[in-house]
Amino acid sequence: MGVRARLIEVGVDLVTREGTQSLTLREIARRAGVSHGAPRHYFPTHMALLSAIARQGFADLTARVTETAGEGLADPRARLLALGGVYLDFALTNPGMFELMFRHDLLESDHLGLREVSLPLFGILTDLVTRARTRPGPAPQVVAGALWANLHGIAQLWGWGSLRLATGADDAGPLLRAALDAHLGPENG
Amino acid sequence: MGVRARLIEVGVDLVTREGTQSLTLREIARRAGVSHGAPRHYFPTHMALLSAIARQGFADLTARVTETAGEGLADPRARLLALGGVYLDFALTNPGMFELMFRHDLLESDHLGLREVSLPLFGILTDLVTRARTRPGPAPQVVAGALWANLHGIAQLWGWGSLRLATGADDAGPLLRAALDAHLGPENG
DNA sequence: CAAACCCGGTAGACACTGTCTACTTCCGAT
DNA sequence: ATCGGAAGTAGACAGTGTCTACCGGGTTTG
Repeated sequence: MGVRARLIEVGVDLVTREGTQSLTLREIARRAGVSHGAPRHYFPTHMALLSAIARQGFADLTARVTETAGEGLADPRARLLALGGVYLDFALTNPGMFELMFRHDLLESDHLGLREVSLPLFGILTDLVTRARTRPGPAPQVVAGALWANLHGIAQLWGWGSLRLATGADDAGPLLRAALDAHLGPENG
Repeated sequence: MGVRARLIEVGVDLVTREGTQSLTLREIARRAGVSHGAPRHYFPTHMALLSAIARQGFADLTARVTETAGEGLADPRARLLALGGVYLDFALTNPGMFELMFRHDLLESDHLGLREVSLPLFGILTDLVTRARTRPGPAPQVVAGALWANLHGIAQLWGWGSLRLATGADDAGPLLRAALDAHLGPENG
């Protein structure tokens, strides 16, 4: 395996195990077994390396979500529930990677997992929402955007501890179901 | 004004103007006109100073929200719309402060804007939700939690650019309205 | 009244960071 | 066979957070 690939791999490993704090250029280089100057031959700057690591995270999340969204022929609502579960699970079991992925101060502003990852994911979401909702409402893109934001907010605030404290629940399931019911309409419409 | 207060003030100014990156201990000390060792007499560590600055941000947000939520006798739904607008406006016009407030890696884990700020805010939100919703549903705490998460997610993702790109809208108003309608039920219930 | 003490602050050392700049080494093309 | 550039090393540089030694004055204490 080339040095470039190993740098990314080490970074992914490091951020999932020890969080964003540990992602210093020199530490990644050390663990990859190269000098601190070597990464510069593959990534012009520290941010570029972090962006590559985050991109790997986006690819991982995308893979899990598309896999979940595409499997079987279950009704769209069930798929959305599974998709939301995957999103939350990713955020809560890999908090370091999740944080990195949305830390725009660490990432190149045009790196962007955005066009290559967010938009496809958003397309899947929009499609499922269109088919799953049981009452009329705003444009599907708006509903899908609001729902995605809801998922993301739950992941963020739950990881932060606020929601556990405020709602008294001990997992985020009820919040996820409440969000889906809210944005899609009653279950048996 | 004492040195301690000036350090916090300078920090608030700096983060709102130049973002979290600029909040180094030494830079804050420089702008406050003291040596880099001085802050240590008031804050045992850099994180403690940042926590104090974030606390100021929470106080500011709380003040705006409670002011908005309490004014006049308009119906609860209108207040919630105004409250959401304040939250989004705060996040989008002070992105640096908003980011700092939710960067748990920079803040002491028990600093916590949590008990002193989030919970009161959450109480207000729960109360308004209880009175504003037009259909039955989960416990008010759960609805309020999901709605707060939705607000927070919209603020986060909008600031990140994803939602503007995905929904095609050019402000977050439609998303806010969609979230409120979703969690509270149809407007004229 | 003098002496001890601590509070608020300075200045410098230390290890660490990201970036930059030589300096090697080595392989492939002319 | 030679040249050139890619890949990697090593060191310098400014900047960071923390730690320690030091200093000046009040206040308390003997």
